[in-house]
Amino acid sequence: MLTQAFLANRRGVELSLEERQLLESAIAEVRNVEPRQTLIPPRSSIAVSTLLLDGIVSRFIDDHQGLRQLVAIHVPGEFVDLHAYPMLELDHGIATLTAARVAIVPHAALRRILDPRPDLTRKLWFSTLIDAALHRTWLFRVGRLDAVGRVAHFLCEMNLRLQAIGLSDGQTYALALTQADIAEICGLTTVHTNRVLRQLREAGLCHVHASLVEILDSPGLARRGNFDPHYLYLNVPASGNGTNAIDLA
Amino acid sequence: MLTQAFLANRRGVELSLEERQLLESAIAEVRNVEPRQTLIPPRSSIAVSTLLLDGIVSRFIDDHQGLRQLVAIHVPGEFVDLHAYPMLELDHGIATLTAARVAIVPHAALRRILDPRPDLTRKLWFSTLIDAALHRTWLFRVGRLDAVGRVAHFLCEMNLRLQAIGLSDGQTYALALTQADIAEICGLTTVHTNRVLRQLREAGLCHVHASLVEILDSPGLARRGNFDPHYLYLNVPASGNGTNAIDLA
DNA sequence: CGAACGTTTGAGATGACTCAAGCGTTGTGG
DNA sequence: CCACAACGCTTGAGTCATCTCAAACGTTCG
Repeated sequence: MLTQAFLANRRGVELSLEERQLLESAIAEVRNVEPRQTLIPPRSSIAVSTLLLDGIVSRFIDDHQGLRQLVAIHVPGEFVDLHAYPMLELDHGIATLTAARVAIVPHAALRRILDPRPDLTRKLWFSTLIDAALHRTWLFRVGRLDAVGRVAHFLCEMNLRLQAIGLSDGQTYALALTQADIAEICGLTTVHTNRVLRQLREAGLCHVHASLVEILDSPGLARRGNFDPHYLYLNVPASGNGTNAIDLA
Repeated sequence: MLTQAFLANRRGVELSLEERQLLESAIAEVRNVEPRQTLIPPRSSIAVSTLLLDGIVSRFIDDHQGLRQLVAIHVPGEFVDLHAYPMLELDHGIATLTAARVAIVPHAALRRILDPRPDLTRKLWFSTLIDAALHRTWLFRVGRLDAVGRVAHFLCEMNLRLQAIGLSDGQTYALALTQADIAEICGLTTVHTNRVLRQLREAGLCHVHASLVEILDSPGLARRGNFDPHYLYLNVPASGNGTNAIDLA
Protein backbone atom coordinates (compact mmCIF):
# COMPACT_ATOMS: atom_id res chain seq x y z
CA MET A 1 0.00 0.00 0.00
CA LEU A 2 1.56 3.23 -1.18
CA THR A 3 0.30 5.42 1.63
CA GLN A 4 1.30 2.99 4.32
CA ALA A 5 3.94 5.17 5.92
CA PHE A 6 1.97 8.40 5.61
CA LEU A 7 1.33 9.84 9.07
CA ALA A 8 2.60 6.59 10.56
CA ASN A 9 2.93 6.78 14.31
CA ARG A 10 1.76 10.38 14.51
CA ARG A 11 0.02 11.39 17.67
CA GLY A 12 -3.69 11.98 17.34
CA VAL A 13 -4.16 11.22 13.67
CA GLU A 14 -4.98 7.74 12.63
CA LEU A 15 -5.92 7.22 9.00
CA SER A 16 -8.67 4.69 8.49
CA LEU A 17 -8.28 2.06 5.80
CA GLU A 18 -10.98 3.77 3.82
CA GLU A 19 -9.20 7.11 4.03
CA ARG A 20 -5.99 5.51 2.83
CA GLN A 21 -7.76 3.94 -0.11
CA LEU A 22 -9.32 7.27 -0.93
CA LEU A 23 -5.91 8.92 -0.88
CA GLU A 24 -4.45 6.24 -3.10
CA SER A 25 -7.24 6.79 -5.56
CA ALA A 26 -5.97 10.32 -5.99
CA ILE A 27 -2.52 9.16 -7.08
CA ALA A 28 -2.09 9.73 -10.78
CA GLU A 29 1.33 8.23 -11.29
CA VAL A 30 4.38 6.79 -9.57
CA ARG A 31 7.73 8.02 -10.78
CA ASN A 32 11.39 7.26 -10.14
CA VAL A 33 13.76 10.19 -9.81
CA GLU A 34 17.54 10.34 -9.96
CA PRO A 35 19.56 11.74 -7.05
CA ARG A 36 20.41 15.46 -7.04
CA GLN A 37 17.56 16.45 -9.31
CA THR A 38 15.51 19.58 -8.86
CA LEU A 39 11.91 18.44 -8.66
CA ILE A 40 10.41 21.88 -8.31
CA PRO A 41 12.35 25.07 -8.86
CA PRO A 42 11.79 27.93 -6.41
CA ARG A 43 8.72 30.14 -6.92
CA SER A 44 6.96 27.81 -9.27
CA SER A 45 3.25 27.27 -9.19
CA ILE A 46 2.25 23.68 -9.50
CA ALA A 47 -0.94 21.69 -9.77
CA VAL A 48 0.27 18.47 -8.16
CA SER A 49 1.82 17.37 -4.90
CA THR A 50 4.18 14.49 -4.38
CA LEU A 51 4.07 11.80 -1.77
CA LEU A 52 7.57 10.47 -1.13
CA LEU A 53 7.69 6.68 -1.28
CA ASP A 54 11.44 6.08 -1.16
CA GLY A 55 14.56 8.16 -0.78
CA ILE A 56 15.31 11.52 0.73
CA VAL A 57 14.15 14.84 -0.64
CA SER A 58 15.15 18.34 0.40
CA ARG A 59 13.44 21.70 0.38
CA PHE A 60 15.83 24.58 -0.04
CA ILE A 61 16.27 28.32 -0.29
CA ASP A 62 19.31 29.74 -2.09
CA ASP A 63 20.84 33.13 -1.50
CA HIS A 64 21.84 35.26 -4.47
CA GLN A 65 25.35 33.83 -4.49
CA GLY A 66 24.05 30.30 -4.72
CA LEU A 67 24.70 29.37 -1.10
CA ARG A 68 21.96 26.96 -0.16
CA GLN A 69 20.08 26.52 3.08
CA LEU A 70 18.03 23.37 3.42
CA VAL A 71 14.81 24.25 5.23
CA ALA A 72 13.48 20.72 5.43
CA ILE A 73 14.24 17.19 4.42
CA HIS A 74 11.72 14.44 3.91
CA VAL A 75 11.84 10.74 4.54
CA PRO A 76 9.60 8.11 2.96
CA GLY A 77 5.92 8.40 3.80
CA GLU A 78 5.85 12.18 3.88
CA PHE A 79 3.93 14.51 1.63
CA VAL A 80 6.73 16.63 0.27
CA ASP A 81 4.87 19.60 -1.10
CA LEU A 82 1.32 19.29 0.08
CA HIS A 83 1.81 22.94 1.02
CA ALA A 84 1.27 23.80 -2.61
CA TYR A 85 -2.32 22.59 -2.44
CA PRO A 86 -3.65 25.50 -0.39
CA MET A 87 -0.83 27.89 -1.37
CA LEU A 88 -0.91 27.38 -5.14
CA GLU A 89 2.68 28.50 -5.33
CA LEU A 90 5.83 27.53 -3.47
CA ASP A 91 8.28 29.96 -1.93
CA HIS A 92 11.13 27.44 -2.02
CA GLY A 93 12.60 24.72 -4.21
CA ILE A 94 12.49 20.96 -3.92
CA ALA A 95 15.23 18.55 -4.92
CA THR A 96 16.12 14.93 -4.41
CA LEU A 97 19.18 14.13 -2.34
CA THR A 98 19.16 10.41 -3.02
CA ALA A 99 17.43 8.41 -5.70
CA ALA A 100 13.72 8.57 -4.94
CA ARG A 101 10.35 7.18 -5.84
CA VAL A 102 7.41 9.53 -5.64
CA ALA A 103 3.65 9.32 -6.11
CA ILE A 104 2.12 12.22 -7.98
CA VAL A 105 -1.19 13.53 -6.62
CA PRO A 106 -2.97 16.17 -8.72
CA HIS A 107 -4.57 18.93 -6.70
CA ALA A 108 -7.82 18.51 -8.59
CA ALA A 109 -8.05 14.92 -7.37
CA LEU A 110 -7.11 16.01 -3.89
CA ARG A 111 -9.85 18.58 -3.92
CA ARG A 112 -12.35 16.03 -5.09
CA ILE A 113 -11.65 13.66 -2.21
CA LEU A 114 -11.11 16.30 0.47
CA ASP A 115 -14.04 18.64 -0.08
CA PRO A 116 -16.65 16.23 1.28
CA ARG A 117 -14.37 15.09 4.12
CA PRO A 118 -13.50 17.67 6.73
CA ASP A 119 -11.89 15.07 8.97
CA LEU A 120 -9.51 13.85 6.32
CA THR A 121 -8.82 17.44 5.33
CA ARG A 122 -7.84 18.20 8.88
CA LYS A 123 -5.45 15.26 8.90
CA LEU A 124 -3.70 16.45 5.77
CA TRP A 125 -3.65 19.95 7.21
CA PHE A 126 -2.06 18.42 10.28
CA SER A 127 0.62 16.78 8.18
CA THR A 128 1.64 20.14 6.73
CA LEU A 129 1.75 21.58 10.24
CA ILE A 130 4.20 18.91 11.29
CA ASP A 131 6.46 20.39 8.65
CA ALA A 132 5.95 23.77 10.29
CA ALA A 133 6.84 22.30 13.68
CA LEU A 134 9.99 20.88 12.14
CA HIS A 135 10.80 24.28 10.68
CA ARG A 136 10.46 25.85 14.11
CA THR A 137 12.77 23.33 15.67
CA TRP A 138 15.30 23.73 12.91
CA LEU A 139 15.11 27.44 13.57
CA PHE A 140 15.85 26.85 17.21
CA ARG A 141 18.69 24.60 16.16
CA VAL A 142 20.54 27.05 13.97
CA GLY A 143 19.58 30.05 16.08
CA ARG A 144 20.57 28.83 19.52
CA LEU A 145 22.90 25.85 19.30
CA ASP A 146 26.61 25.72 18.54
CA ALA A 147 27.95 23.62 15.70
CA VAL A 148 28.34 20.39 17.67
CA GLY A 149 24.89 20.83 19.18
CA ARG A 150 23.30 21.38 15.79
CA VAL A 151 24.68 18.22 14.29
CA ALA A 152 23.89 16.22 17.43
CA HIS A 153 20.34 17.52 17.39
CA PHE A 154 19.91 16.70 13.72
CA LEU A 155 21.19 13.16 14.15
CA CYS A 156 18.74 12.62 17.03
CA GLU A 157 15.88 13.88 14.90
CA MET A 158 16.70 11.64 11.98
CA ASN A 159 17.04 8.66 14.27
CA LEU A 160 13.48 9.07 15.54
CA ARG A 161 11.96 9.96 12.19
CA LEU A 162 13.54 6.96 10.55
CA GLN A 163 12.65 4.74 13.46
CA ALA A 164 9.00 5.72 13.09
CA ILE A 165 8.95 4.22 9.61
CA GLY A 166 11.15 1.26 10.38
CA LEU A 167 14.37 2.57 8.84
CA SER A 168 16.29 2.83 12.09
CA ASP A 169 16.55 0.40 14.97
CA GLY A 170 17.15 3.25 17.38
CA GLN A 171 20.92 2.80 17.35
CA THR A 172 22.03 2.60 13.78
CA TYR A 173 20.63 3.94 10.56
CA ALA A 174 21.64 4.68 7.01
CA LEU A 175 21.66 8.41 6.40
CA ALA A 176 22.30 8.85 2.71
CA LEU A 177 23.64 12.37 3.07
CA THR A 178 27.06 13.83 2.45
CA GLN A 179 28.81 16.06 4.94
CA ALA A 180 28.01 18.95 2.60
CA ASP A 181 24.31 18.13 2.94
CA ILE A 182 24.54 18.14 6.71
CA ALA A 183 26.35 21.46 6.48
CA GLU A 184 23.51 22.96 4.42
CA ILE A 185 21.02 21.68 6.96
CA CYS A 186 22.86 22.98 10.00
CA GLY A 187 24.00 26.29 8.59
CA LEU A 188 27.69 25.36 8.69
CA THR A 189 30.50 24.96 6.22
CA THR A 190 31.43 21.54 4.93
CA VAL A 191 34.86 21.76 6.49
CA HIS A 192 33.55 22.57 9.91
CA THR A 193 30.92 19.85 9.69
CA ASN A 194 33.71 17.39 9.20
CA ARG A 195 35.46 18.61 12.33
CA VAL A 196 32.22 18.49 14.28
CA LEU A 197 31.65 14.87 13.31
CA ARG A 198 35.11 14.07 14.56
CA GLN A 199 34.35 15.79 17.86
CA LEU A 200 31.17 13.75 18.25
CA ARG A 201 33.14 10.62 17.56
CA GLU A 202 35.92 11.51 20.00
CA ALA A 203 33.33 12.33 22.65
CA GLY A 204 31.95 8.83 22.24
CA LEU A 205 28.50 10.10 21.31
CA CYS A 206 28.12 8.80 17.80
CA HIS A 207 29.96 7.58 14.79
CA VAL A 208 29.14 8.74 11.28
CA HIS A 209 30.91 7.01 8.46
CA ALA A 210 29.97 6.87 4.82
CA SER A 211 26.34 7.62 5.47
CA LEU A 212 26.00 5.08 8.25
CA VAL A 213 25.11 6.66 11.57
CA GLU A 214 25.81 4.73 14.72
CA ILE A 215 24.58 6.26 17.93
CA LEU A 216 26.81 5.22 20.80
CA ASP A 217 25.39 7.30 23.63
CA SER A 218 21.83 8.25 22.89
CA PRO A 219 21.07 10.21 26.08
CA GLY A 220 24.41 11.98 25.81
CA LEU A 221 23.82 12.91 22.20
CA ALA A 222 20.35 14.21 23.02
CA ARG A 223 21.71 16.25 25.89
CA ARG A 224 24.49 17.70 23.79
CA GLY A 225 21.98 18.67 21.10
CA ASN A 226 19.36 19.98 23.52
CA PHE A 227 17.04 17.50 21.85
CA ASP A 228 13.43 17.16 22.90
CA PRO A 229 11.38 14.88 20.60
CA HIS A 230 8.04 16.44 21.44
CA TYR A 231 7.88 18.48 18.23
CA LEU A 232 7.81 15.38 16.07
CA TYR A 233 4.32 14.49 17.32
CA LEU A 234 5.23 10.83 17.41
CA ASN A 235 3.46 8.25 19.48
CA VAL A 236 5.68 7.06 22.31
CA PRO A 237 8.05 9.89 21.45
CA ALA A 238 11.14 8.72 23.28
CA SER A 239 10.67 5.02 23.05
CA GLY A 240 12.57 3.50 25.91
CA ASN A 241 16.07 4.17 24.67
CA GLY A 242 16.57 7.20 26.81
CA THR A 243 16.33 9.93 24.20
CA ASN A 244 14.14 12.00 26.47
CA ALA A 245 17.08 13.82 27.90
CA ILE A 246 15.68 17.26 28.45
CA ASP A 247 14.03 16.79 31.80
CA LEU A 248 17.18 16.54 33.86
CA ALA A 249 18.26 20.10 33.10
CA MET B 1 -14.90 44.46 11.91
CA LEU B 2 -12.62 42.30 14.00
CA THR B 3 -11.40 40.10 11.19
CA GLN B 4 -10.72 42.99 8.88
CA ALA B 5 -6.96 42.57 8.72
CA PHE B 6 -7.04 38.76 8.58
CA LEU B 7 -5.44 37.59 5.33
CA ALA B 8 -5.43 41.19 4.14
CA ASN B 9 -3.56 41.60 0.88
CA ARG B 10 -2.63 37.95 0.64
CA ARG B 11 -2.21 36.56 -2.82
CA GLY B 12 -4.90 34.19 -3.96
CA VAL B 13 -7.14 34.21 -0.90
CA GLU B 14 -9.87 36.73 -0.67
CA LEU B 15 -12.35 36.32 2.16
CA SER B 16 -15.91 37.14 1.24
CA LEU B 17 -17.97 39.31 3.55
CA GLU B 18 -20.03 36.29 4.46
CA GLU B 19 -16.94 34.29 5.34
CA ARG B 20 -15.73 37.10 7.56
CA GLN B 21 -19.06 37.26 9.32
CA LEU B 22 -18.98 33.54 9.82
CA LEU B 23 -15.52 33.77 11.34
CA GLU B 24 -16.60 36.56 13.64
CA SER B 25 -19.49 34.45 14.80
CA ALA B 26 -16.94 31.96 16.11
CA ILE B 27 -15.30 34.53 18.36
CA ALA B 28 -16.19 33.82 21.95
CA GLU B 29 -14.48 36.73 23.63
CA VAL B 30 -12.12 39.66 23.15
CA ARG B 31 -9.43 40.10 25.75
CA ASN B 32 -6.70 42.61 26.57
CA VAL B 33 -3.32 41.26 27.56
CA GLU B 34 -0.37 42.95 29.25
CA PRO B 35 3.05 43.05 27.59
CA ARG B 36 5.53 40.24 28.34
CA GLN B 37 2.88 37.75 29.36
CA THR B 38 3.00 34.09 28.45
CA LEU B 39 -0.25 33.33 26.68
CA ILE B 40 0.39 29.66 26.13
CA PRO B 41 3.24 27.79 27.78
CA PRO B 42 5.19 25.32 25.65
CA ARG B 43 3.67 21.84 25.13
CA SER B 44 0.22 22.75 26.27
CA SER B 45 -2.88 21.41 24.63
CA ILE B 46 -5.52 24.00 24.09
CA ALA B 47 -9.07 24.13 22.82
CA VAL B 48 -9.05 27.69 21.52
CA SER B 49 -7.06 29.74 19.06
CA THR B 50 -6.42 33.45 19.23
CA LEU B 51 -6.75 36.02 16.51
CA LEU B 52 -4.46 38.95 17.20
CA LEU B 53 -6.26 42.28 16.97
CA ASP B 54 -3.60 44.63 18.30
CA GLY B 55 -0.03 44.41 19.45
CA ILE B 56 2.81 42.03 18.77
CA VAL B 57 2.97 38.43 19.91
CA SER B 58 5.88 36.01 19.76
CA ARG B 59 6.19 32.26 19.45
CA PHE B 60 9.26 30.88 21.12
CA ILE B 61 11.33 27.84 21.96
CA ASP B 62 13.65 27.89 24.98
CA ASP B 63 16.71 25.77 25.45
CA HIS B 64 17.32 24.09 28.79
CA GLN B 65 19.34 27.04 30.06
CA GLY B 66 16.53 29.43 29.36
CA LEU B 67 18.02 30.94 26.23
CA ARG B 68 15.12 31.80 24.00
CA GLN B 69 14.76 31.63 20.24
CA LEU B 70 11.78 33.39 18.74
CA VAL B 71 10.45 31.25 15.92
CA ALA B 72 7.77 33.69 14.79
CA ILE B 73 6.24 37.00 15.62
CA HIS B 74 2.74 38.08 14.76
CA VAL B 75 1.30 41.42 13.82
CA PRO B 76 -2.37 42.43 14.04
CA GLY B 77 -4.73 40.49 11.83
CA GLU B 78 -2.91 37.19 12.13
CA PHE B 79 -4.18 33.98 13.67
CA VAL B 80 -1.52 33.37 16.29
CA ASP B 81 -2.07 29.73 17.09
CA LEU B 82 -4.48 28.40 14.56
CA HIS B 83 -1.96 25.59 14.30
CA ALA B 84 -3.43 24.18 17.47
CA TYR B 85 -6.73 23.50 15.72
CA PRO B 86 -5.50 20.54 13.66
CA MET B 87 -2.56 19.75 15.96
CA LEU B 88 -4.39 19.74 19.31
CA GLU B 89 -1.14 20.49 21.05
CA LEU B 90 1.57 23.06 20.53
CA ASP B 91 5.26 22.32 20.40
CA HIS B 92 6.22 25.89 21.35
CA GLY B 93 5.14 28.73 23.62
CA ILE B 94 3.34 31.97 22.89
CA ALA B 95 3.89 35.27 24.65
CA THR B 96 3.02 38.91 24.14
CA LEU B 97 5.84 41.31 23.41
CA THR B 98 3.73 44.46 23.60
CA ALA B 99 0.33 45.03 25.11
CA ALA B 100 -2.14 43.17 22.94
CA ARG B 101 -5.79 42.64 22.22
CA VAL B 102 -6.85 39.19 21.12
CA ALA B 103 -10.05 37.50 20.00
CA ILE B 104 -10.59 34.02 21.40
CA VAL B 105 -11.94 31.42 18.98
CA PRO B 106 -12.91 28.05 20.45
CA HIS B 107 -11.97 25.10 18.28
CA ALA B 108 -15.45 23.67 18.61
CA ALA B 109 -16.89 26.80 17.02
CA LEU B 110 -14.23 26.71 14.37
CA ARG B 111 -15.11 23.15 13.57
CA ARG B 112 -18.76 24.01 13.32
CA ILE B 113 -18.20 26.72 10.75
CA LEU B 114 -15.38 25.00 8.82
CA ASP B 115 -16.75 21.49 8.39
CA PRO B 116 -19.39 22.45 5.83
CA ARG B 117 -17.04 24.87 4.06
CA PRO B 118 -14.04 23.34 2.34
CA ASP B 119 -13.15 26.63 0.67
CA LEU B 120 -12.97 28.55 3.91
CA THR B 121 -11.11 25.65 5.47
CA ARG B 122 -8.53 25.87 2.73
CA LYS B 123 -8.11 29.57 3.37
CA LEU B 124 -7.43 29.05 7.05
CA TRP B 125 -5.12 26.21 6.13
CA PHE B 126 -3.38 28.65 3.82
CA SER B 127 -2.96 31.12 6.64
CA THR B 128 -1.13 28.55 8.75
CA LEU B 129 1.07 27.75 5.77
CA ILE B 130 2.10 31.38 5.51
CA ASP B 131 3.49 30.91 8.99
CA ALA B 132 5.41 27.91 7.68
CA ALA B 133 6.76 29.99 4.80
CA LEU B 134 7.88 32.59 7.31
CA HIS B 135 9.58 29.88 9.34
CA ARG B 136 11.46 28.74 6.26
CA THR B 137 12.64 32.20 5.49
CA TRP B 138 13.69 32.80 9.08
CA LEU B 139 15.62 29.57 8.81
CA PHE B 140 17.38 30.84 5.74
CA ARG B 141 18.05 34.07 7.58
CA VAL B 142 19.79 32.60 10.60
CA GLY B 143 21.37 29.76 8.63
CA ARG B 144 22.93 31.68 5.77
CA LEU B 145 23.18 35.38 6.59
CA ASP B 146 25.69 37.20 8.76
CA ALA B 147 24.55 39.37 11.65
CA VAL B 148 24.07 42.56 9.65
CA GLY B 149 22.23 40.69 6.93
CA ARG B 150 19.89 39.04 9.42
CA VAL B 151 18.81 42.28 10.99
CA ALA B 152 18.50 43.98 7.59
CA HIS B 153 16.36 41.11 6.35
CA PHE B 154 14.15 41.22 9.40
CA LEU B 155 13.59 44.94 9.13
CA CYS B 156 12.59 44.54 5.47
CA GLU B 157 10.13 41.82 6.40
CA MET B 158 8.49 43.84 9.12
CA ASN B 159 8.23 46.83 6.85
CA LEU B 160 6.19 44.89 4.29
CA ARG B 161 4.08 43.01 6.82
CA LEU B 162 3.17 46.20 8.63
CA GLN B 163 2.59 48.01 5.36
CA ALA B 164 0.09 45.33 4.34
CA ILE B 165 -2.07 46.21 7.32
CA GLY B 166 -1.50 49.94 7.17
CA LEU B 167 0.99 50.22 10.01
CA SER B 168 3.92 51.30 7.86
CA ASP B 169 4.10 53.83 5.08
CA GLY B 170 6.93 51.91 3.45
CA GLN B 171 9.61 54.15 4.94
CA THR B 172 8.92 54.48 8.62
CA TYR B 173 7.20 52.28 11.14
CA ALA B 174 6.90 51.74 14.85
CA LEU B 175 8.49 48.46 15.84
CA ALA B 176 7.71 47.97 19.49
CA LEU B 177 10.60 45.62 20.10
CA THR B 178 13.72 45.95 22.22
CA GLN B 179 17.14 45.14 20.89
CA ALA B 180 17.00 42.02 23.03
CA ASP B 181 13.87 40.94 21.14
CA ILE B 182 15.58 41.47 17.81
CA ALA B 183 18.50 39.44 19.13
CA GLU B 184 16.21 36.54 20.01
CA ILE B 185 14.69 36.72 16.56
CA CYS B 186 17.97 36.82 14.69
CA GLY B 187 19.91 34.35 16.80
CA LEU B 188 22.34 36.96 18.08
CA THR B 189 23.31 38.41 21.43
CA THR B 190 21.86 41.69 22.58
CA VAL B 191 25.25 43.36 22.58
CA HIS B 192 26.00 42.38 19.04
CA THR B 193 22.56 43.43 17.85
CA ASN B 194 23.34 46.88 19.16
CA ARG B 195 26.54 47.01 17.14
CA VAL B 196 24.76 45.75 14.07
CA LEU B 197 22.17 48.49 14.30
CA ARG B 198 24.96 51.03 14.47
CA GLN B 199 26.54 49.53 11.37
CA LEU B 200 23.24 49.78 9.50
CA ARG B 201 22.98 53.39 10.57
CA GLU B 202 26.54 54.22 9.58
CA ALA B 203 26.02 52.54 6.23
CA GLY B 204 23.07 54.87 5.62
CA LEU B 205 20.66 51.96 5.22
CA CYS B 206 18.29 52.52 8.11
CA HIS B 207 17.92 54.17 11.44
CA VAL B 208 16.42 52.38 14.43
CA HIS B 209 15.80 54.44 17.50
CA ALA B 210 13.55 53.69 20.44
CA SER B 211 11.37 51.31 18.45
CA LEU B 212 10.98 53.67 15.51
CA VAL B 213 12.40 52.22 12.32
CA GLU B 214 13.27 54.58 9.52
CA ILE B 215 14.38 53.00 6.29
CA LEU B 216 16.76 55.31 4.47
CA ASP B 217 17.81 53.11 1.56
CA SER B 218 15.22 50.47 0.90
CA PRO B 219 16.88 48.75 -2.09
CA GLY B 220 20.21 48.83 -0.29
CA LEU B 221 18.76 47.35 2.85
CA ALA B 222 17.04 44.61 0.88
CA ARG B 223 20.25 43.84 -0.97
CA ARG B 224 22.26 43.69 2.24
CA GLY B 225 19.70 41.34 3.76
CA ASN B 226 19.28 39.19 0.66
CA PHE B 227 15.62 40.00 0.97
CA ASP B 228 13.08 38.67 -1.49
CA PRO B 229 9.46 39.38 -0.48
CA HIS B 230 7.99 36.50 -2.43
CA TYR B 231 7.55 34.31 0.65
CA LEU B 232 5.10 36.73 2.24
CA TYR B 233 2.48 35.93 -0.40
CA LEU B 234 1.44 39.54 -0.53
CA ASN B 235 -0.36 41.12 -3.41
CA VAL B 236 1.92 43.50 -5.27
CA PRO B 237 4.79 42.12 -3.24
CA ALA B 238 7.39 44.77 -3.96
CA SER B 239 5.16 47.78 -4.25
CA GLY B 240 7.07 50.29 -6.31
CA ASN B 241 9.53 51.36 -3.66
CA GLY B 242 12.31 49.21 -4.99
CA THR B 243 12.29 46.44 -2.41
CA ASN B 244 12.59 43.82 -5.11
CA ALA B 245 16.34 43.85 -4.91
CA ILE B 246 17.16 40.25 -5.58
CA ASP B 247 17.11 40.24 -9.36
CA LEU B 248 20.21 42.31 -9.88
CA ALA B 249 22.50 39.79 -8.19
C1' DC C 1 44.39 4.84 -15.43
C1' DG C 2 42.33 9.13 -14.60
C1' DA C 3 38.44 12.02 -13.39
C1' DA C 4 35.11 13.20 -10.12
C1' DC C 5 33.63 13.37 -5.73
C1' DG C 6 33.64 13.22 -0.83
C1' DT C 7 36.52 13.41 3.20
C1' DT C 8 40.29 14.98 6.07
C1' DT C 9 43.74 18.09 7.85
C1' DG C 10 46.39 22.57 8.51
C1' DA C 11 47.17 27.57 9.14
C1' DG C 12 45.51 31.95 9.50
C1' DA C 13 41.72 35.42 9.51
C1' DT C 14 37.54 37.24 11.43
C1' DG C 15 32.93 37.69 13.08
C1' DA C 16 30.42 37.12 16.99
C1' DC C 17 30.57 36.21 21.90
C1' DT C 18 31.61 37.15 26.92
C1' DC C 19 32.35 39.93 30.63
C1' DA C 20 32.21 44.38 32.41
C1' DA C 21 31.14 48.99 33.03
C1' DG C 22 28.84 53.36 32.10
C1' DC C 23 24.98 56.06 30.33
C1' DG C 24 20.20 57.67 29.55
C1' DT C 25 15.39 57.39 30.34
C1' DT C 26 11.32 56.22 32.74
C1' DG C 27 8.53 55.44 36.51
C1' DT C 28 7.74 55.30 41.41
C1' DG C 29 7.70 56.13 46.18
C1' DG C 30 9.46 58.83 50.05
C1' DC D 1 9.81 67.18 43.63
C1' DC D 2 13.76 64.67 44.16
C1' DA D 3 16.13 60.12 44.62
C1' DC D 4 16.67 55.89 43.24
C1' DA D 5 15.64 51.58 41.07
C1' DA D 6 14.77 49.28 36.86
C1' DC D 7 15.41 48.86 32.31
C1' DG D 8 17.26 49.41 27.81
C1' DC D 9 21.04 51.15 25.20
C1' DT D 10 26.01 51.86 24.31
C1' DT D 11 30.87 51.05 24.40
C1' DG D 12 35.46 48.62 25.29
C1' DA D 13 38.75 44.79 25.61
C1' DG D 14 39.84 40.21 25.14
C1' DT D 15 38.51 35.41 23.73
C1' DC D 16 36.81 31.80 21.00
C1' DA D 17 34.13 29.49 17.45
C1' DT D 18 33.67 29.20 12.95
C1' DC D 19 35.10 30.49 8.37
C1' DT D 20 38.36 30.84 4.39
C1' DC D 21 41.77 29.22 1.60
C1' DA D 22 44.56 25.48 0.38
C1' DA D 23 46.20 20.99 -0.20
C1' DA D 24 46.20 16.08 0.18
C1' DC D 25 43.94 11.64 0.50
C1' DG D 26 40.71 7.80 -0.47
C1' DT D 27 37.08 5.73 -3.15
C1' DT D 28 34.24 4.87 -6.95
C1' DC D 29 33.34 4.49 -11.58
C1' DG D 30 33.89 4.85 -16.36
